[in-house]
Amino acid sequence: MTTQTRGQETRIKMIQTALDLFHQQGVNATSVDEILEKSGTGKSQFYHYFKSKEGLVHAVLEFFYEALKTDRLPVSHKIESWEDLENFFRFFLEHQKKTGCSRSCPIGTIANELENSDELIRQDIKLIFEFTRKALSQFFYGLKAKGELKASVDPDSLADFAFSIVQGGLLVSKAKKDSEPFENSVTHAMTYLKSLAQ
Amino acid sequence: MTTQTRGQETRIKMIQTALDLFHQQGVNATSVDEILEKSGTGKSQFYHYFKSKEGLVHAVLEFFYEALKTDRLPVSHKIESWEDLENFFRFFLEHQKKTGCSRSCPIGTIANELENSDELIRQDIKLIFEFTRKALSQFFYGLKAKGELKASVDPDSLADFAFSIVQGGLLVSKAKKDSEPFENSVTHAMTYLKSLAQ
Amino acid sequence: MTTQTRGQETRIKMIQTALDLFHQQGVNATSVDEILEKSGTGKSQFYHYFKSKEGLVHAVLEFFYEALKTDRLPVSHKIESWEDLENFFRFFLEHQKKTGCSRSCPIGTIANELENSDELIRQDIKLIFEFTRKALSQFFYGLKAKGELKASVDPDSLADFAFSIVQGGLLVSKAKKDSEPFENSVTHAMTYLKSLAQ
Amino acid sequence: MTTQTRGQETRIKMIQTALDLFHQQGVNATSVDEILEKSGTGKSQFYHYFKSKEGLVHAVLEFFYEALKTDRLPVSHKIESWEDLENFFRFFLEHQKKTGCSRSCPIGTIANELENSDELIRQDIKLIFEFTRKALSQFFYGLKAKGELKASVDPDSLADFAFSIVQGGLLVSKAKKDSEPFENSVTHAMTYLKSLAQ
DNA sequence: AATGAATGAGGATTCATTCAT
DNA sequence: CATGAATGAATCCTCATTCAT
Repeated sequence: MTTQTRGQETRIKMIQTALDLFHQQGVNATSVDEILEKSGTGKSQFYHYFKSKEGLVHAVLEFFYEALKTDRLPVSHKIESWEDLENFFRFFLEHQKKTGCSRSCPIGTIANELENSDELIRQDIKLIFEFTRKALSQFFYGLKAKGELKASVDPDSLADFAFSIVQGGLLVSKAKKDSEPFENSVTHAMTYLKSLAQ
Repeated sequence: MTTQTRGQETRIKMIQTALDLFHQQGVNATSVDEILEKSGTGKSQFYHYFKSKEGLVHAVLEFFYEALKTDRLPVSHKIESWEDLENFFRFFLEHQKKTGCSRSCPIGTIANELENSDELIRQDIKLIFEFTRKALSQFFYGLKAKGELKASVDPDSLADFAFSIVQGGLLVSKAKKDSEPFENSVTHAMTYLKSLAQ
Repeated sequence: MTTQTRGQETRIKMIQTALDLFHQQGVNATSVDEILEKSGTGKSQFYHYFKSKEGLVHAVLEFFYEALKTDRLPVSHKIESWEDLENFFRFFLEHQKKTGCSRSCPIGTIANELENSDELIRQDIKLIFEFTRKALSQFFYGLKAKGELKASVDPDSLADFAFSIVQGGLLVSKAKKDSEPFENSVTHAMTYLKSLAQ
Repeated sequence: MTTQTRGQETRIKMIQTALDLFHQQGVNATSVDEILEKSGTGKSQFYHYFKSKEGLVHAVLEFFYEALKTDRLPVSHKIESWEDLENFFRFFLEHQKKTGCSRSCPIGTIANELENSDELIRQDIKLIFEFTRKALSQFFYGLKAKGELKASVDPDSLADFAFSIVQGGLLVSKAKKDSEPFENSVTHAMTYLKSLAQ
């Protein structure tokens, strides 16, 4: 194995460790030292690969975005049928149930800590949020094209609606450590969306 | 003015300052020193009134809950008509527009930083979330009692749905610095809810 | 009850609480706040009765000295027979056994923290140490007067010897949480002292 | 010089500075900042080398133990003759005279501040105390083997006795700023011990 | 590319003490 | 005699980052 490859592995390990810790406890509550320790990397490896902590956050989001685009995330963003949509919602719901509602959306968590000034990070987050929103809107556009959606509704706005339900549901279920509110939200959202079919 | 009154004023000033800073940048990103400086209080007054930073977070949530219960918050939680419900949603939406989507829900922000172990804080947050949920569910229960809601729907689950939309909408609008997704979500939510009336 | 009496009671409660805490954890490790809390007295009562923390240490030692002089301490300093001497040693030994060797001499503990500059406190400690030393030396002087002690030995130096054994034994038993070294020391000391009788 | 070597030097400098300050004024009265300042090391080097202040105390005791085991302490623990024993006692006595009785035993000082809960530190102290006790008891065992000690006496208990005299003598001489009580104690102790020879 | 020592500002918290009522 | 608010220096400790090898 080449030196460079080994280097990349170190880098990726740090990113994955950071992503997990950020998801768990947020960016501010996670110190560089903690990431280093959990990833088993030495102190200054960090500043070899990232120019700062913010640089790492950027790299983490970039890494996540890449995984999202190449469909390497546990939840499929290929939504082509009502069943796919249902599965999309249910994935998050089941995940919360399995993990005892201990976390919310990894990206939403980072977004929450966003300060008004972090434009760079915001762009990364927007990219990710947009990707998911697009995955949803494309499904509704598709329906519309096939004449299976009421003519009056805007596919993009439906995607916003669905995405808000996911983000809100994840946050509330984490806060309450109870998946029921999320489940109820998803159920109503699906009922509504299906009511727009024709 | 008595000593005690002055003390309480100092305490409340610290709480309000903290609430604002927590809302703006989160709990972890807000240092005790910053709160002290902005509230114009001396260094160790803090530990005279609160036993720790976590104690302050608790006091802040308690303060918020008290304001909520006594209807001293800018958004009315007396929801007795469809118009009230619309206003409830619109309040958050308008607020985001006015403030350039620079923040999300103050309580949601704190909830997002919650670690699995912060049981005390979680209880405070649950109390607040439950209060709002109840304000919503009571409206739906009222409708049902009057026979103005489809018999099959559960008022509590509708409250969960509405609440998720608000939390999700606030978070997404902050992340994107764009109120449109929130607006779309609210519009669809209202459309759905009204469709359940009879 | 007069106001003054009540005041004195408050003062004494603080002193006794302080003595116990100093004994347990030393002067430096005991904060004024801790004393106040455990004695149930308000914040500024303290500075009403004592001009500073050092002033309290002084008062504590004074209080202890008074108790010592008036024979109100659990260990009798009236040493008039070999049996009394044995009992004197055994008292400390039994005390260590009963309390699991959790502390050493209360005054020795304070003496240990003494800095070179604390002349005031040192005088208080010397007074107490001298009192005990005198109680011991008087016994030996008495023996000598009765012709029951070898003529060559100096009663004062015997008192120093006996006192060192107590202080050393208490310290070592606390450090090791084991009373055996103390017991052995006492046994040898008694054997030696008795060997000087005639 | 390698980075690691430099690091070790810094670490040892901190330990030695701390040992001296602890000896002088105790652990609680010595702040981390003071150690840093006197050892000329930067603020956070401390936590690079020790995980906490307690960690430093542990390191100091470990360092002392190592010096003790390798005979790098000013007082020889090789006790093979009555003269060696006399010198052992006299070393401490002379030291007190030279230094104006300004301190007591460095380890005893730390032991005195020990709280019931500091099990880790207690273990370190026990190791050191045991080492010295063993140095003493081995001399008495040796005598016994050569038939130069009364058959009835237990060498271990003699070591306890001798060690108590040292600890007690050091503490009392510091408290009184007077070496005489210590001298008297040592003289009697030696007289007693020699009386057991045959 | 990698190591770990060094930096120094800033974190939360506690301290002894004083002031106003 | 009593209350508790106020002070600010000092405590231990963690942080993100840089430097020397």
